[in-house]
Amino acid sequence: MKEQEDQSLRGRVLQQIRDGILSGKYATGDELREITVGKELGVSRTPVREALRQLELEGLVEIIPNKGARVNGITSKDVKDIYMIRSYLEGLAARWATENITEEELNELEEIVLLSEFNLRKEQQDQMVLLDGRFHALIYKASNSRMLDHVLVDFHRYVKHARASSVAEKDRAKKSVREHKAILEAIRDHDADLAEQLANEHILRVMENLRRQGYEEINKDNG
Amino acid sequence: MKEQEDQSLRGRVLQQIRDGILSGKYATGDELREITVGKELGVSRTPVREALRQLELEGLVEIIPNKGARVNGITSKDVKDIYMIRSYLEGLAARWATENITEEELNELEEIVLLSEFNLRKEQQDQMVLLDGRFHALIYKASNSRMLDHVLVDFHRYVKHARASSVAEKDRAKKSVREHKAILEAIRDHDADLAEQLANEHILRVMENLRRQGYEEINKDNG
DNA sequence: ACTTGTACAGCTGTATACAATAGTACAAAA
DNA sequence: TTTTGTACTATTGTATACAGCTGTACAAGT
Repeated sequence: MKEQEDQSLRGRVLQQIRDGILSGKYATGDELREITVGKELGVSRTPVREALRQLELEGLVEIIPNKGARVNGITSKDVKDIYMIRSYLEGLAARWATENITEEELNELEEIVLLSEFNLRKEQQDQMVLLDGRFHALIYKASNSRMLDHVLVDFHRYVKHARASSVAEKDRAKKSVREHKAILEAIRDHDADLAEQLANEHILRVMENLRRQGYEEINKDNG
Repeated sequence: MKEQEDQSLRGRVLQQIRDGILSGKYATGDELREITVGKELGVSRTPVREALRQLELEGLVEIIPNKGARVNGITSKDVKDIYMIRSYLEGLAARWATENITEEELNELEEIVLLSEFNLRKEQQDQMVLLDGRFHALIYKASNSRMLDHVLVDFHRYVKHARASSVAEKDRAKKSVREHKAILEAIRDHDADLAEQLANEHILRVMENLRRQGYEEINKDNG
């Protein structure tokens, strides 16, 4: 799916509008005209319409029939809720990953953690964000559940901006890698209960860190 | 959103295709041609395209660029996974509902439980399905979390067919109402821990019941 | 027989045309 | 002044036209 979002025109339009909303370029309450947005992106109404309809399903815009699309951005409460929901579901994902992970996936997970530790020293923050994303995405995949993967990927996308600011903090990044390592070890030891608990706590800690640094700022336009 | 699905042409098309997939009319692997589907429903390509793009986001179809839309039905494993995911999230929903429910919502919840007990005696099974749906939907809403509500409503829709067969079983329906009542009481008593635990167990029991009666049959076309 | 090239048919991707609807400005009447 | 009716404009809803891609059938060459 992600791949298609990159190559097709509609996919690019979807991503750009979504990013526009998540980054605050389009603020909550803004009305998105099909023609206007189309001109902005250099395309006609059709791809824009399709993208807006998809964003409606995601909840990022509200479509009022015969009227238009209204931006329904993400508030700071939404972000907080998502982290809490994720703390539950990442626990389940870690549990299922423990039960279903393949040798190959386990190796990849180890590689990611190693790379993270390496980058930690070099303070490559953008790399850290990427590796953090890959770690979680791989656990979702290893859970071997389309449904769980689907919902977690969606949520992950929503909090993309919040996430970037969290990992950027060096102190938090260090702890985060340590937590990832512990989760990895629990998975490798086939200790599903522990993996679930660790993953659960990991997200709660990220959330706590976000709260401390005041995630309101990130979404000041929407919240 | 639901309202708009009913009134707009695109919304109706979306619902019809989705129902077609969930009911097994369109089986996994089927290719949905825009023109063909359009003719079936008496509309042009445009609304069909928009609906298919939305279903892609839901994961019910896979869109292969320049090729078409392939049905990606729900397997029995998906249903099982959804119930497990829901058991986690309904617990959270009940917890948050306990903390945020309004007097009005509490009254409505009580009314639903009362009606359920009444219908139980009259053995009105379709009414029971409706009331069960309303009970859960109301808890989602009372949780006062857009995000949680959104994801749970989506999942609920996915397992619609499995749900109908579960509540249809009289014995299970009786127990289900009893469990709903217990959850309601925990919410009324502001006992969030208990509400969470009860809601969690409630879904697990529904799942267990589904397993016993062999939910494979319901999705024989897809699983 | 097998491979390769080519034309064709069918479908999607995108743009645009036309219809329907909703909001607005403004004038006429009370 | 307020209300109401009306015409107009802007925007969406739907259909369709056209371009581009993909897979296939079939023939030509090896």
